[in-house]
Amino acid sequence: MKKLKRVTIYDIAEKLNLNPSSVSRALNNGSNVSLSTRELILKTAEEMNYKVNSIAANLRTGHNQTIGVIVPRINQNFFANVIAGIEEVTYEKGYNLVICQSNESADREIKCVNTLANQHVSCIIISVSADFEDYAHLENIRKQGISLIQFDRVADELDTMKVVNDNEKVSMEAVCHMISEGYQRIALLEGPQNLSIFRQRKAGYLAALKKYKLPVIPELIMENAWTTELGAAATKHLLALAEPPDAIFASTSDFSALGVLEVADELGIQVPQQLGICGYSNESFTQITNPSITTIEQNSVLMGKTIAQLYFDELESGTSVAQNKLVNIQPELIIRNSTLKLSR
Amino acid sequence: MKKLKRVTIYDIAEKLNLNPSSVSRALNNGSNVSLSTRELILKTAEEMNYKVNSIAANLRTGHNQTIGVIVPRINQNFFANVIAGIEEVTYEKGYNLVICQSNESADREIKCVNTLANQHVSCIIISVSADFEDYAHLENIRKQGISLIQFDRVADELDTMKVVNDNEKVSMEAVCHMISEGYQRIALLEGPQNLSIFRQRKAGYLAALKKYKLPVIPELIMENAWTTELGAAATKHLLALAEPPDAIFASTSDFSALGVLEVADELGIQVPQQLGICGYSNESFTQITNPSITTIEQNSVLMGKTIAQLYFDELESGTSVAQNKLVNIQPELIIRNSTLKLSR
DNA sequence: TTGTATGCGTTATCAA
DNA sequence: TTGATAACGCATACAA
Repeated sequence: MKKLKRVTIYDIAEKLNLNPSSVSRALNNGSNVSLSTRELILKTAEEMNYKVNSIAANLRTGHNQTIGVIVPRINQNFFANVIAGIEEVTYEKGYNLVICQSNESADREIKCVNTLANQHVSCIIISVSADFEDYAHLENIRKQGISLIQFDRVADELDTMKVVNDNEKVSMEAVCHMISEGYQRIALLEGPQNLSIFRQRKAGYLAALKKYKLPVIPELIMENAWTTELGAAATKHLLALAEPPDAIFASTSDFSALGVLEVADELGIQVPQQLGICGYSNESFTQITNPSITTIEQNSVLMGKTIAQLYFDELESGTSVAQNKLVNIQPELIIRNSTLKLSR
Repeated sequence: MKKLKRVTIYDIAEKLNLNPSSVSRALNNGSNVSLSTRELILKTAEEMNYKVNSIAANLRTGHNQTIGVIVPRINQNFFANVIAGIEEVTYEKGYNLVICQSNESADREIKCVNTLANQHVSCIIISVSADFEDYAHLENIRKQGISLIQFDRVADELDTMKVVNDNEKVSMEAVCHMISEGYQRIALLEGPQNLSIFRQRKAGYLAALKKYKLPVIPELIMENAWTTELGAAATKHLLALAEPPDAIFASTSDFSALGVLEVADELGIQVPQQLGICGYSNESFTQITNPSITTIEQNSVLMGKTIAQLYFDELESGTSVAQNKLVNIQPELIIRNSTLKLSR
């Protein structure tokens, strides 16, 4: 169908009775070519509507100004923000971004990694899927000379650059805040423990209890309350206990915190007076619920910028600096009404 | 730094005392190669950890299984959803997605178009930037044999495939709904009128007034109320009028509708009894505000899928079918409490 | 400053 | 069924 013949440096050379190599030189660095011919070449290239064929150039030079990004879902606030941050930096550097969704599926993640490897991208930035045990596909990447940067959900055992939130510290801060507001029996909605981010959030929760010498009560720790619905279900269960919690830290997400709030409303339980709630991620809706929800801002755009910057730093430093390097992006506790028991 | 020599079909051929072309055949379609040697080749390729070099393959075949996407911002709900939809389809087809942000800047949009053109992507999917008058950069694309699909914010004058919401129809529906709930003086928060989506929404508003023979009152039509803050400012102005509106259609976004709601709260104005509010986009927060906000669901993921499907349809039909083709994705009016004057 | 020649890794055409 | 070879468009080392 589309057999349009594109303009090449050959065509330009022919038209000007020059050599393709001169055209190439003029178009690129401009070195070793007289000013007059250079201008002539540039002008004719423009006139003939010439566009470089980056594919050919990449094949020749062996490197590809492209970075691959693999995330579970593109249309999730946090990931969309990280990608936007990455893009901001890569754009400045003239790099392109190839985006893939793993859809939380191991199979798909492997396929994504492979296509990116085939494309010979110079770097793969990835937040791993939830259901993973074996990271051979990622080990393999490095053998092919492709940089690898993990973020957010990282596989600790892999020796790569990592950019993460300091989940533990901020989680501890959040729970300490709740304790200092007078909450005594704080429940935890936790995420899949094979992901380090959720292990860290739990660790922060435990550290806070320890600091204040509060007992760890296993029945107050609920697994896998990701969504609004699961958060609601967990809350119903918790509030039906003989000794129900007086606060809930929804460490999985603001969506599950929303589920908590909805159930509290349903049961006529006063928030924050009878039940404190803290979420995670600072979704836009947390500031307009009633009461507004205390949560954690992950600084996701900044995280994206940092990730990209890390790659270019490594690249420009010339040598494979610190393969195993951990960068912490400091998240912030955003205190809102849902945990302000004292002040109300 | 990274001078890893990658395994090529040459290496495989050498090892097996075969010819590179046989290896290529075995690896690709498998035609014209005996089963035994084919299996041998596949096995050794696996063992040697061979990965195709898609760059070389693309250069040779002349086509690139890559689609470029340009949006104003990646981290905006609507666009993130459209991209997710596109990705779902392109992934199935084995195509890659290169993503760029124009950041609402004309300059940047042109640069994005150019890099994608240089990469010889087979298709560019774009939602144009707000501040545009001249579309030469897009005209140019087609001259290079690259398909062009516009979505959402489209340049009418360009003869391309377009996928849009039926903004006018649903806007009319929304305003009719408000009128039938008893609102009489309905204000409009409108977006930049050089973008057709905003012209259409306004047209829907005007059509509804006309249908019910209500007068068009210029002082009730406010320009450029994009954000929560601008929506709030416009609302303050409107409510301070001698004859203030009894409803506001925030056709720009739910964020501006949120601004309206906040000001109403501030001034102690009852929603929906004294003031009706309708937003646009069905952001997740609209269902949990108090009252919940009537809005319009744009079916953005479906839109993304449709766009990608359109490209592959054109591709597979073999011939450049309908260059100028308009597909309407039906948005839906979501009626919530903020406009239910009668029922309350 | 310019031209010549070669190769990047593949696929496609032709011959064996 | 297999092998030899050219070509995709460009960049670069080297020669002129």
